[in-house]
Amino acid sequence: MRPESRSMRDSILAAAVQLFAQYGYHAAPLRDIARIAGIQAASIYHHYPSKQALLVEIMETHMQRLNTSLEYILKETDDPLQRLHDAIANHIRLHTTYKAEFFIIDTEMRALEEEHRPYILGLRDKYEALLQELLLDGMERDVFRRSDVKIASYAMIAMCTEVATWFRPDGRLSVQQVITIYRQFITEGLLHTPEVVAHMPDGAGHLL
Amino acid sequence: MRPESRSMRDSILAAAVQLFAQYGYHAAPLRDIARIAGIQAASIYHHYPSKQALLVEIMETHMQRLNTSLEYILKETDDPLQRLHDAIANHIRLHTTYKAEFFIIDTEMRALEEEHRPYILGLRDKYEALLQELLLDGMERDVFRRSDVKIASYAMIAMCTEVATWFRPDGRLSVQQVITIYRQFITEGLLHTPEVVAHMPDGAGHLL
DNA sequence: GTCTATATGTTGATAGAC
DNA sequence: GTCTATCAACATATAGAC
Repeated sequence: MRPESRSMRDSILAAAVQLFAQYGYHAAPLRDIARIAGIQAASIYHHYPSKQALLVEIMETHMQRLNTSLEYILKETDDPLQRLHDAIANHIRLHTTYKAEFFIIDTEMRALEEEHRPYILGLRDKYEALLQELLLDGMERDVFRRSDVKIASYAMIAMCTEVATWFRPDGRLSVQQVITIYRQFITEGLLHTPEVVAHMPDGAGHLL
Repeated sequence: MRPESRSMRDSILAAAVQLFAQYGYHAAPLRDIARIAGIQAASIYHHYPSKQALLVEIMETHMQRLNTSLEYILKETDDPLQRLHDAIANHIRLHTTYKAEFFIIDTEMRALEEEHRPYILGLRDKYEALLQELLLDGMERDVFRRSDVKIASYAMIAMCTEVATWFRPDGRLSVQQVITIYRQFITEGLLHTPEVVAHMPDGAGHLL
């Protein structure tokens, strides 16, 4: 593919990302996507067969990016806590770097036509399975508390994904600060750790 | 308002809830909403001034329901941990009871026209402020670990809200079980708490 | 590769009879 | 309060010139 056509293909996709994230898939007219890309609406069909194809490509690319990176972490690292730390950092880094793309994945699943939904849902299920593998391994090796693996994975994914909704690069916290705060929340929770409380005159009764 | 008209008004709203949740606001045609309610599309305009009015009423009603219930908890309870437990249970109970309505609130904010968005966003901000008040009070009284209050509230809301996405009344877990699991995850995190492990002969992980 | 022109269908909303 | 009939606008997608 020649450079010029590749560049226009990317411009169209970038415009779609912007408008799908801003207004939603159905509320984003092809004409507006074309206008931002600098061409006429009809010209989009030289690069993509349909509006739906834009949505599928956005979701596919970034779900695969997420899966590939988590697979790499599981392959390269053995220690459960290190794996968890890396997985949290990886999830939040990708969701802040590709904020709009992951916001679309998070909110426009319903806009997928029946033909493509199973494939994209499969990629999402794959990510959940990888994270559940990480959590289960950590529980079996007594690093993590034994609890419901599915719920734990849902909770982690939900809280780390939502960062894409509110994070601003010029905001109060850096990506690294957000990662550090989420890591502590996920591993230790909101309460003081028991030994700290237990060493106090009273208050141990609040533990369980 | 007479019973018959009130009933049709409710039927229309119920149909809108179903289709907005299933297909999204923009992808749900008024004609389909009317068909489910058992009337013609034009007849909807006797009960509601616009499609947008349906969305606003759904969001307003349930955000107020959420706020009122959390305000009641803060008024009636003083102990920070009890307040947190009650807030988690309340959030999850409402999000499973009014699953479709809260799913709409969570995914269709972008579909609000400029005229109504500030009001609904204000209700959402109010809920966040109430939860942050609960968390800050608990930190100042040394029941909760001192951490970033805003992030903690975002994380809690995100994970408890997403229950509305996957929960099934006939699924593996009851609402009460889900509440119990989320409470432990939020208060204690994923890691073993050293103290508990130390005091138990073996298998502290078998607590549940 | 991009354009203009247009096909084809659907949408939210209105008018006015009953 | 509900209907039928219809409007005006907008959507995605296609045809064919350049």
